[in-house]
Amino acid sequence: MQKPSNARGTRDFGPKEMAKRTYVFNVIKNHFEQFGFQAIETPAIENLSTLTGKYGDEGDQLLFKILNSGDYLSKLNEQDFKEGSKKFTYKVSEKGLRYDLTVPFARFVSMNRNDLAFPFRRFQMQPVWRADRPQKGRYREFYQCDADIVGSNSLLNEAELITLFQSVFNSLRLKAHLVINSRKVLAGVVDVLGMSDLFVDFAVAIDKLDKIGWDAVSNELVERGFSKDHCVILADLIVFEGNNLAKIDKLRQFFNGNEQGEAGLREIEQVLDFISKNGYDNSNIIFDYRLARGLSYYTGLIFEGKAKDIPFGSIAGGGRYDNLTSDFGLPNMSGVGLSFGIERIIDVMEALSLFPDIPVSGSKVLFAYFDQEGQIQAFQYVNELRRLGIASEIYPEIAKIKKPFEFADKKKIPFVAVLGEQELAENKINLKNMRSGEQKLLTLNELIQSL
RNA sequence: GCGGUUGUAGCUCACUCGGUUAGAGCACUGGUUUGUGGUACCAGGGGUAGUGGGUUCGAAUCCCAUCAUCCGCCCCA
Repeated sequence: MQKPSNARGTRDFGPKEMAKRTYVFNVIKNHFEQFGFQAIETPAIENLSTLTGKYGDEGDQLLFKILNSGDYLSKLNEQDFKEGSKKFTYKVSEKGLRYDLTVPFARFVSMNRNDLAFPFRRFQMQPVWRADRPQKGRYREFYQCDADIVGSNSLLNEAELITLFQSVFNSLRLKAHLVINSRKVLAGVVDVLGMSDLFVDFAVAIDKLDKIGWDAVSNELVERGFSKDHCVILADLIVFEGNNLAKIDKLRQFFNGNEQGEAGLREIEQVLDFISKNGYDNSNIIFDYRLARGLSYYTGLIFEGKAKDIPFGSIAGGGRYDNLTSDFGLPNMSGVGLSFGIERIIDVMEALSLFPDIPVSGSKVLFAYFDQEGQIQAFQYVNELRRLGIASEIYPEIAKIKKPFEFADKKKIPFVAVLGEQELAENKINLKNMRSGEQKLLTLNELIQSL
């Protein structure tokens, strides 16, 4: 016998956890649908060629690869072996588990381009897998919930996703704010400094601002090729605090006509303008030109949602990408997406006790009896109730009456219906309210009424 | 990939300096109660101390390795 355990970084979800997870999933799903997004699913397994090269070298390392079936060594020779595990891997593995939902979606759009109505709004809630080292809030198998709108450049889509963010977190009663920025603003900043070549380095470093502070970030910038003078100029921007409009003004002066930067600011302004009419309190939408975001495929607006009352990393993220599908032979397909970090949302809601009371068992009543006669009668009754839409179950064994009571108590089933000699003789049912302890002798019809 | 933490019953944990039969709470099983759960009382089952090696008369305890875990870094959402 072996000691049972989960594979590293994976979790089981018991009925209690599932009740909470399903609750959050359903809320998000309802909002997706309300906004006109359509569900799709894609396979867990993709061709490795679809996945590799999309997430950078680091990402390729974190892909779970599936060993080819059959005698996967038969076509290999010693030379292949000597080339090292990196190349060797791709000779014995042609499939892998998806790493996110965006790349499979891009493949999907490219393959179905002629059948989809553009602009296409899709949502997808499925697990993804990463061979990462697990830590707090970080798993090897976890769900992503993505909503994307592709085939439209309109900034109204950005405004729609921000509104979606508002409505989802309103429903969950989770206080969150959404930080927005534009890649073009960031590009404008490095452009003004004359350092456009180091855009990616700039983004990677500035992204850590929250975590490690400006001093450490400026050190990193210098390490990555920026001068101390650059940092002095940047420091002026970094320390500036103000509302959205003040920040836009500040940057406008800084850009002094720089084209990219200006374009970014106009995007921000227009989106803020749109959402001011969406009927939500938008004081939690914050323009922050210090927001970067790791993913390299974003080209326009970027978002990042965070919980207000608790530091927990980001609970939503997304942005505009201009070339989603060009890797799959469909150029110029622009889209914008928002991903809800559902695992973290659940963790945050748990930590803040935001879950409403969710019944673990759906059953309203459990039938109990003493002998075979009662068992048969109970089986009849329970199915009658089910036909009427009353979720109910029957204790399957003839046992001490204590057993079904303990069972109902454990499962928090609110009523137990007892069928004993007396009840059967009178054609009645003894219904016990497990919470109050109250017990009544009822006919089947009376029982149905009282449930 | 790097650094650290922890690993004892199903779960949460205790066991003084290395010393006899490794304990507790919760959970589980049975009973007090053969027509009643959630409270109480009584009794009971359950352990290769992660795994492998070493030191020692003697190891849960010390050392080494290995696996797992959690935390941090890199990275990522």
